[in-house]
Amino acid sequence: MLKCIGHPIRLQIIELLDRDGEQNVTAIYETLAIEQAVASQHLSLMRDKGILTSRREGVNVYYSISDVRVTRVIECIHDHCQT
Amino acid sequence: MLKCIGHPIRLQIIELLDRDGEQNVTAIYETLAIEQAVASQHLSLMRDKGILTSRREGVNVYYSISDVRVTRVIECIHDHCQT
DNA sequence: TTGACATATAGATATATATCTATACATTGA
DNA sequence: TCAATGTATAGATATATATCTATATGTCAA
Repeated sequence: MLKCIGHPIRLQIIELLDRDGEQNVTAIYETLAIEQAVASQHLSLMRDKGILTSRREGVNVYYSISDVRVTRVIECIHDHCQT
Repeated sequence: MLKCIGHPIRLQIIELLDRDGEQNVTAIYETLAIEQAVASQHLSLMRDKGILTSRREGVNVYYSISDVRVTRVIECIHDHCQT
């Protein structure tokens, strides 16, 4: 879990999902200005680890945080660890 | 910072230092049953990142956590993220 | 000043992880 | 059924990170 958070792109994805709630893949890779394939790979990696869940709605796949621990750690970082 | 925590050996080192306070290199590598060189490398890496500080006392070098954020994240994990 | 002990580092190699390009797959609407 | 759109994956390559072995460095006491 901490390994997931420890990667800059994955952290950005997690923060985005934590802040704005579930997002589809296009929204994620456009917001973060990364390649579609890169986004997709990190997303499925995190889904495989149980960090995220996905839900398909038609042609879109929406990802969201499924591991409460992640949310808590992120919130903790926001609360106590701002430079 | 999160990248440091995201490595199993480094996490163990941090937890050890958080729990038992400053330790010298020998204590660390013996407690964790790892090679001296491995311990030394991770320790100096974390010192370079500002996560740890070291203090030499004669022949021994004692390491401790210098970044409060690390302590806070670890405590947060202990408080909220136990399986 | 030499030997014993503690720690650090160099250099080689191994392993893991990330990224890129291209293409495949899935879904929907015309 | 086909084209358009969104998403996933394969395979090759690049890059980063970790580990190992050996050796260097630092400190002290005899």
